Amino acid sequence: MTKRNADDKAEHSEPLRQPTLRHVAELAGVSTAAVSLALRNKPGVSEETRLAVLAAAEDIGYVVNVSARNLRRQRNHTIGLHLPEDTGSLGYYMEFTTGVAEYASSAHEVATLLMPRQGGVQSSLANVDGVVVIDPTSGSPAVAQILAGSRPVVTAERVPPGLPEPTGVVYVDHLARMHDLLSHVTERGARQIAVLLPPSDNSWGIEAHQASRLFGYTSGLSVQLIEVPFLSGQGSVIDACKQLDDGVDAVIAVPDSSAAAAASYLRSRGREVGVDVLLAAYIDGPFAQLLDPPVTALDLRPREFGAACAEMLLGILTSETRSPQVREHKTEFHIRASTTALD
Amino acid sequence: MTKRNADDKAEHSEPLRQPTLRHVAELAGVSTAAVSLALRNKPGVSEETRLAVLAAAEDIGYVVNVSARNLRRQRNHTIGLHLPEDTGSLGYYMEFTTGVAEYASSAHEVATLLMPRQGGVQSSLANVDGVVVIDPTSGSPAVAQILAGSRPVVTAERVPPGLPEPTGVVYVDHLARMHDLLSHVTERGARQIAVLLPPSDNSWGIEAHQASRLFGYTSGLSVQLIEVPFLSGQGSVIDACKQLDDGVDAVIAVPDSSAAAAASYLRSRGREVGVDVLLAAYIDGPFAQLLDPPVTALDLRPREFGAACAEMLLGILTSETRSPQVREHKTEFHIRASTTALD
DNA sequence: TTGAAAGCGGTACCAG
DNA sequence: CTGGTACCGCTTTCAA
Repeated sequence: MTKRNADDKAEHSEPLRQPTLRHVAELAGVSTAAVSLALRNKPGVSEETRLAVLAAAEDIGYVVNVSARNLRRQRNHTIGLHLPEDTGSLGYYMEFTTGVAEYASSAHEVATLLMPRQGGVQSSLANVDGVVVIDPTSGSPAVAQILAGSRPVVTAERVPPGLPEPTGVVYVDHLARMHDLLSHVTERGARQIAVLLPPSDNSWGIEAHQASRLFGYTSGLSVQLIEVPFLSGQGSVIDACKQLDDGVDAVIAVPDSSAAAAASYLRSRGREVGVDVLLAAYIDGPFAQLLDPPVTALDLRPREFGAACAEMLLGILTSETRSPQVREHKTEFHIRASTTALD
Repeated sequence: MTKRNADDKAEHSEPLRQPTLRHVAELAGVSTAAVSLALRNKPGVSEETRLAVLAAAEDIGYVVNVSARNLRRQRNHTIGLHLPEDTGSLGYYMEFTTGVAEYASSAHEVATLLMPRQGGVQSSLANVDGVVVIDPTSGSPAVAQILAGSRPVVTAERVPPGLPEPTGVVYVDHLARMHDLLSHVTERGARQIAVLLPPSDNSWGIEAHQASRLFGYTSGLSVQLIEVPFLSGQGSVIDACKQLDDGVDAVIAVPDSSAAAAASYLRSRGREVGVDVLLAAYIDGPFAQLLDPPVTALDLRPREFGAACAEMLLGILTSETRSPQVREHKTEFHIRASTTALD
């Protein structure tokens, strides 16, 4: 009986061993160097060798050990994704996440790592090649650390004032989009508009506020601003709705799911959405589509948004240049029954 | 001017170099071995050395290179997370994902990697220590590959028949929960119940079907089963609602967001939810909470669910044993105005 | 085109 | 407790 000198910390179960380059090399009867080149379709090996290697690799089910590859190549082949803490807009973030992960994985064989939001970010930061940050919030220490770090960062939405600039930005023109929504309900006859707004600790919120205020000035119409605490799904949204003036004839619900609360509130006041009061949502999704009547909404196309961010980040990583980049993400506007003309 | 012999493939930008163990060792005046031990709080170094090392590491901002560590330790310190393809229940999956990632990162310093759902899974599979699969679907090739692989797998929800068994399962007792919901509306006076059901290609759907049918048999009440195609957020949910019998006095909406469609439909038929028809949702969330009236729902506590899965997987990975584990995840039941007694 | 060998950054042995 | 060293698997250079 051999005395196993295993680690007592119970840190190991059976070590996970996979076939290595060496195994493929032996089987194919060539050197490991040749195998490495052949598997990556690089020149420097004869066609004959390449085929033999491919066959051997297939045969024993070889897959590259990314830790070894990353170590040797001085590159992590991994991008980080930072999501905000708040509990609103979860579906939106899930779509965005999917967009990032799918683009990275399929277009560049790059993995996507979720950055921790609680503890320190330094360790994760050191082990990714770059980071995508969605909706950077001015109050978040993690976001500040990521932006201050040495890795390229692409943000979805602009970085609010007071934080370091990111390497790249993909943004939605919220000033213009809010204007679109406000103009739309005005065209349909609204004269007294209320806007349910997210907190202004991120660019989206800031611009939504600005656009609403500006529209009030320039149009001469009454625009009531109501800030909804971001912990949506709670009574807070419903409470916010209680501030709605009774004379309001259009409501723009900016935070995700606030449209549902607004619809409920309006109905409880005896108003009929789409008939004597208009309702539009800023974030499209099941909420806007399944309410009765269906709610006019802006489709931010979160999955494509995520893919666009990943694309920009990977572009920055594979190019020698790290010059700042900025790109607008296009949205779609879905007009539905909730903004049928006022009677 | 030195002739740079860089890789022409434009694969490299500036290599990302971090301070290494060696740098810390030099600064602290000890061997790299000592540094390694000291940083991990392992015995084998004097307290004096440990402090010197910690100070030096802090000083130059040393963080371990996980690729190097993983290579040497034969362990990836990474778990994979597989999410279903469908577009429903996005908020639920986002919460679950957060639960997994937070537990793994804070409790074990293990990273969470999103498994690709499109291309091959083999390469990702080889580079994680284990995988969490949520809502394993019988039709998914990726799920089949993951389960057939050599890595431990913990599934959230049981694996449907026909697929290999996972190493561990954390499940919700959907038979019992559906029975709870059905009993609840019956107690409140319902006699003709309709159930909007998800597709039965996963255990949740299968059990929801079974429980509904069983309840019909044993209670003697009329239970109408309506399957909703899973691409929710589309007209499909609304179409499904059109199948509702006019005599129905209670609706159980199982797929996420189908409660909204049901509420809209019922209202359009002149029914008043909570008064002349009861409505309960299977998945709690903003939808159930913000509808008017608020909808009775089962809170699956997705974040804790994710954490529980990560906990089980990490437990399996750190123990020598790989005996199958099964554990129930507890849910909460929120009774709201939508199931106030029928008049 | 080929094979041998160095080394990426840690970890875990070993002898001192 | 300490320092020296082999080695994890892969990539890249170098010499043949």
